[in-house]
Amino acid sequence: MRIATWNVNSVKQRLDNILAWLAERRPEIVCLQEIKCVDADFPRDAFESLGYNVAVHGQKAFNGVALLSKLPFDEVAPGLIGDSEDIQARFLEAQISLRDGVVRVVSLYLPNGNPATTEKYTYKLRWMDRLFSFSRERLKLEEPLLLCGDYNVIPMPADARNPKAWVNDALYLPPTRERFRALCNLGLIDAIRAASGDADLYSFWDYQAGAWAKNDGIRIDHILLSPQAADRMIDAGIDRHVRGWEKPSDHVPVYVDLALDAR
DNA sequence: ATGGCCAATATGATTGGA
Repeated sequence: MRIATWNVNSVKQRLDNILAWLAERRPEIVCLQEIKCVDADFPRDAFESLGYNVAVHGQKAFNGVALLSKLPFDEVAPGLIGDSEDIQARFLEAQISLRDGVVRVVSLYLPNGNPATTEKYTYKLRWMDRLFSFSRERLKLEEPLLLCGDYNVIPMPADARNPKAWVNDALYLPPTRERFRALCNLGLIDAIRAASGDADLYSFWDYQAGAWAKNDGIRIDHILLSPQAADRMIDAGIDRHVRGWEKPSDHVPVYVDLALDAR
């Protein structure tokens, strides 16, 4: 079973690219971020006609996450625990039944947090603390769990072509990386790092300054696996070639293949 | 010179992204 995540930077602008990539990779489950539309404007029909079930947690203009699944959803729940005042659409959780048990998948869009001297950064850090609490609870279920999305976190120097350029950035500051490590230390496994020791494993290249041409990338889109999922991992990878397509997102898809049987 | 872009919005300038 292939499960993927992709920050598409507007689902409407990216529909042709998304359909081309789905035909190429044929994932069973897809987590989308930055759909940048309300639920009613999501191009649901385009995905349903390919056999996907669709779940959307959108909002006007910014943010917005979604899930596509060839298997039906048992349950879908928008929103991250821990702040009932938070109205930003950044989190969507689903449970899906398999032949033997379930798989639980989250599509998440962690706040950017820049500039780091503002309340945007404190919101990011609080959001990470909430994600930690959520994960600690869900791990108690001892199920295959995948936390997939745009984390806006560069975990290590090796995850940036030019780490020195990011030292004052909300994606890389010590409190950000400390929280990402704390999350992993609950027992979650970074699928890409578990699958490959290659250098240059990036998932984002800025539109500006010729970043793609210079391979000036960062790895900020992650799939974290519970032990029950990691034990079933076959492979994981990053579809960097998609960044070279016409009218690309600034992020590319990240995927994992798990030995989990459909019903 | 440390910049160069892209998407959405009661839109032609501003905001947000990373």
